[in-house]
Amino acid sequence: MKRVPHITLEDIARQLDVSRVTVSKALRGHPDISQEMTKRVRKVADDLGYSPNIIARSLSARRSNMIGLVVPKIAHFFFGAVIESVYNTAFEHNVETILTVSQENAEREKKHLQTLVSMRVDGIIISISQETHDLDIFRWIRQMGIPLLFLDRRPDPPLPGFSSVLVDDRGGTLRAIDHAVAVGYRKLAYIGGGPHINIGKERFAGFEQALEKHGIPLRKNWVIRGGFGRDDGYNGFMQLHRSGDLPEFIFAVTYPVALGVYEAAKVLGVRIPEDVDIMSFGDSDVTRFITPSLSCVNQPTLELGSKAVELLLSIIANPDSVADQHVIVPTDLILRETCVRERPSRRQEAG
Amino acid sequence: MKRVPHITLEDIARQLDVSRVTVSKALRGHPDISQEMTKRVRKVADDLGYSPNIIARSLSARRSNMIGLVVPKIAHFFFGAVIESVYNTAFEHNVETILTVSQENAEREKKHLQTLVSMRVDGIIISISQETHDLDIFRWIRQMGIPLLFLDRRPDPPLPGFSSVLVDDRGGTLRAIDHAVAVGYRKLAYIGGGPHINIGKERFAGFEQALEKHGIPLRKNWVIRGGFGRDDGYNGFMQLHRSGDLPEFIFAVTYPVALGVYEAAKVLGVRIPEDVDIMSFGDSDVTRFITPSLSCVNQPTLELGSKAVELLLSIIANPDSVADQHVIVPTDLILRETCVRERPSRRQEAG
DNA sequence: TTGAAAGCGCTAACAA
DNA sequence: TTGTTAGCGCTTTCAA
Repeated sequence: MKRVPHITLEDIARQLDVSRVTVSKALRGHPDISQEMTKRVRKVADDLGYSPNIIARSLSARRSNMIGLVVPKIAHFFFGAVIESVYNTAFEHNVETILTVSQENAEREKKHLQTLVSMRVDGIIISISQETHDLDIFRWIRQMGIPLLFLDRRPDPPLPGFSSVLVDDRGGTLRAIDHAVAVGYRKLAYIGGGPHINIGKERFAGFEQALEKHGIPLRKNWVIRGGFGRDDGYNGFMQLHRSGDLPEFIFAVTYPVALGVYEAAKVLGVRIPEDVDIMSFGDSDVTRFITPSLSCVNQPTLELGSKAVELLLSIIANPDSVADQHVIVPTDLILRETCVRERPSRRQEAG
Repeated sequence: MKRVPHITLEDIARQLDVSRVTVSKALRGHPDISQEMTKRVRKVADDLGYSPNIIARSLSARRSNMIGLVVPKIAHFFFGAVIESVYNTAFEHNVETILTVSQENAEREKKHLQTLVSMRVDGIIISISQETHDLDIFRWIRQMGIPLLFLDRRPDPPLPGFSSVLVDDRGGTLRAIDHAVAVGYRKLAYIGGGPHINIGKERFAGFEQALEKHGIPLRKNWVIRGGFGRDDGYNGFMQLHRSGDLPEFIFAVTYPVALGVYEAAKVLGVRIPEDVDIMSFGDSDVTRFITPSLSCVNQPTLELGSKAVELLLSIIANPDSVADQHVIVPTDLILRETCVRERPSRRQEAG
């Protein structure tokens, strides 16, 4: 493969006998340059197969037109959809998205953040890993003057100096439990991750609040605080089952947790929804196709991604806006074959 | 937010009263510099919170340590897994991956490729969109001297001058059909995308080859060539059903196509696997959880990603290697609740 | 073992 | 309307 040196502004300029600056301006449609000249420059650029070197442009302009995106996972319905939305929105604004994946690993997350800073992205959107505890890196980034905002997952308690775009975790859970109670359940369990991250804290808070509202006492052994993955659901249900005292209904903090519950239930011969009913926070394509299809709290991924990009770009454009902004996006309830009134067999027995 | 100018080599150099070059070398662990000095430089860099500007580095070094990745979709099990593997492998090699998503749109794909060239990535890995017909962009990229390789999906006929990492589409399909025949089926249908892309052509070729091998004539109205998505499966099955002549078994070119078939079957009251049995090319998490769980040809995503990155890096390191390389990764059969011997109810009737 | 000089390709400020 | 000058922050010779 012959290594043809790339065409540069210089090459185009020489061919037209003008200066690089003229070419640079013409190519960017700068009003300084005449229609006539602009057209000629564009023509030559095309003919030569010119491709602007955005590395050089970034260095010179001190602005990369790139934003960084850090997510914990990629092969996950929610994050897949959010990433897509971020990409699409950024694309519309002529901004490139640099995606990095932490794999729920705090060390790796930190490394990625350093890389993004090194790449001089104009801003960063992050959904932190389950394990992120050390927050110094965020302070360092703030000190570097790079806008960063949290999307969906952020440290709890929140870090001052950072905006965020969040899901209404508490309200969504509250509505789900309201529904479960309306269906007739009184023995409610919760399986989900810890409180050092907002989604763990808020979703559980919604659960607690709902119980209180309905005058249902919280049973400690029906609250399993693990992580947010399938294993956690599986193990959580096993633990619930071992205790010999199964609840009527389980709220799973994420859909992978719910899938883990399905798996464990199958292994144990416990029927869903007849023996134990279930809902989850978070939709996916699996939940639609599984039997019984899973009712859940749906997070508006499209809106999350676009809001995040737009907020970030506005902060980039105006870095001196004083106050942190916190956008909270509402959820909706998707009812499928679990947790529905219309299958009241056991409910009648239970009274 | 105060805009603190980033720390540069110059700042570190001044503080130590040495030159930028010394600092640059020390930071990169260049053997020119003494242990002692290296240590001192590193210390100051740390204290100052130095973050190397890789934009500047790339410009100067004429090498970005970035590779571009172009995929048609991201919220798709196969691509999600492949992306993850590419990222992980690149990460191990200290290479950053720039992901772009074409959304199965040829225009967008072209734009992304131009952007990647503009970013001066060291190489590109691409899985082309269903609609990619104009191949000039690839020739242009080759002319620019940027190594590009096709992963899983490539134009058919193949473009000379490009290496590829592919799945054994033909062999995998062949084995699947062998299995279906062994289970007892003779009335076999195929639903899948067109032949201008290798996965469409090769998988169908495997289907044809299998039929021929078993002396089963190919029935034109049992071959539906549409696209690769859920809609195509849905519509395909509807079409099959309308013809009033249902096959015993359907081979779906991808798992979304299979899901579409499930949906259509449900709508029509056709039972899977009792009335029509099915397998697909490509696994996913949905196929495991759906009822009945779907038997399929599994593509080794991990291996695909890592092989692709490694091959690309080797081409980058040695751009003058003459011959195109084509790695073909084998598949395996995953048997679940569809297309199994152990549910022979209808088979016995059918003789 | 260290440093001076030159340049990567581009843009912004200021002249002409 | 076009061009000149001066970098952006870094690396790569090559000389000291």
